[in-house]
Amino acid sequence: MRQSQLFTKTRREAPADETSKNAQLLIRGGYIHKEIAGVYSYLPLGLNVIKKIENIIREEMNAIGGIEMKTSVFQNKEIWEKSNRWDDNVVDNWFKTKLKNGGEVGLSFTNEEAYSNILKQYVSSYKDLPVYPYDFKEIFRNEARSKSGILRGREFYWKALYSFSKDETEHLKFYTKATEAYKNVFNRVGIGDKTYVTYASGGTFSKFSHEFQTVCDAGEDVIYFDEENKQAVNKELWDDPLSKDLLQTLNMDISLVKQKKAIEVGNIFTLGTKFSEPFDLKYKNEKGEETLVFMGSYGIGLGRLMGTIVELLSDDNGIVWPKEVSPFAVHLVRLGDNTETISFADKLYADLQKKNIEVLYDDRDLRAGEKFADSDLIGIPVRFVVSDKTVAENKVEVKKRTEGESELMLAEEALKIL
RNA sequence: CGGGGUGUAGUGUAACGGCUAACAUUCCUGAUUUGGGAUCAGGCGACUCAGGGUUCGAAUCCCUGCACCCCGACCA
Repeated sequence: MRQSQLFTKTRREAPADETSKNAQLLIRGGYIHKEIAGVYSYLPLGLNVIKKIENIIREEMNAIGGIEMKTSVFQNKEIWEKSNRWDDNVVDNWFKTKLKNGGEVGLSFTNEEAYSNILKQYVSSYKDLPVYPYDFKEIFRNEARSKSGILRGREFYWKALYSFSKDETEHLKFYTKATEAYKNVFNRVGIGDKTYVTYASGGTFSKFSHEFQTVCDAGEDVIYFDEENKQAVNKELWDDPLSKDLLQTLNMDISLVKQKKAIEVGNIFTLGTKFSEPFDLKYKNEKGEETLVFMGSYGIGLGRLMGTIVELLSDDNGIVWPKEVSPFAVHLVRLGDNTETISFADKLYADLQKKNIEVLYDDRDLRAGEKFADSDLIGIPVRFVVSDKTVAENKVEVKKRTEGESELMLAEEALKIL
């Protein structure tokens, strides 16, 4: 897109009411707009990043058998009463509202009930299982204290997948696959090296749940981790005297263990029959016996993930997006406004579009310094500069966001870099 | 929800209880510039979060509310 048509502008200074690095950089770059505490709108650039992340997650979920759908935001009170999670004394961060006829509805804060209830309509035989539906969705939680920019909001966008398996064995097979898929996601968005599969407290049906914790000072969790063996344990679990025996089964090398703050970018959980029981979600096995479905849940917060990437990958000049989540593949920056330069840049812009390469074209008549500062702040990984100087040699200047040096090359060569 | 802090042009800041609320930036006009947020000249833009009180006089002091930030609790 042409930058002259992008209505957002960069700012020199971050608003005084944002102290987190992610919010400061994202607001300065024109990625997000704060509505109220913990609630942000995603501007064109920000939406591009969310879409990139969404697609990576979608690909990885589909690869392990996930089926995308969309559950409603408004939730039926009766459904939630079945699992005893409607009562404000049980769940205190519901957003609830009233219908004209006086009935009450809630705004989803999670999805187990909706999925269990829907699947009950369709699952009746062992032939119907396993099944792995998921959705991307806005989630609402009336947090007592939202914080850290987009890391912990009252409204946020997440992916939630639920696994419905015949039994624990089948469940565990998928659970392992999901763990690998999650690792792929975090590797692809560029934070894999700092993200640990972390043991956390489980529930009735398993000793542990697993969190994907990314080591980062902005995090609100503390993990104990063994860098060598890529193992980690959440502090809550580590400190719990009841779990001492369990921890010994993990064969972590205590001498290598470090303690650091971390951001929970994803988690996976064995639910067992916790929800299939209240919803009477059963199937007939080969012998015709009624059997409870065995469930698991798998979540990733997309906004939080985007914020984590910014926290980790930025420098004094701005954001440094990894290739896979950058709002554009290349930032084409035109310097100067003489006719030859403009037509050279316009042609390059058209060529890039023809090749389906996503390009942000800075066609504004501004001074070089301002354009470079904007470009660094926005953080697209590759920059093409076209100016009178480069056009005289019929070349393009190519610079990576992570590198200080640039290189002059022919347009065809430059395209190959992307 | 407990504790602490802060609310002043779009943004960042200043202003002793006292003159027309100042400066920078953004934006608009013009000139000179044109490879790392240029320079000069001019201009627009604020009933100082809301409501009440003290005072001859309040952005400034007091009370109430609201909003935002931070620490803690919570995070099924």
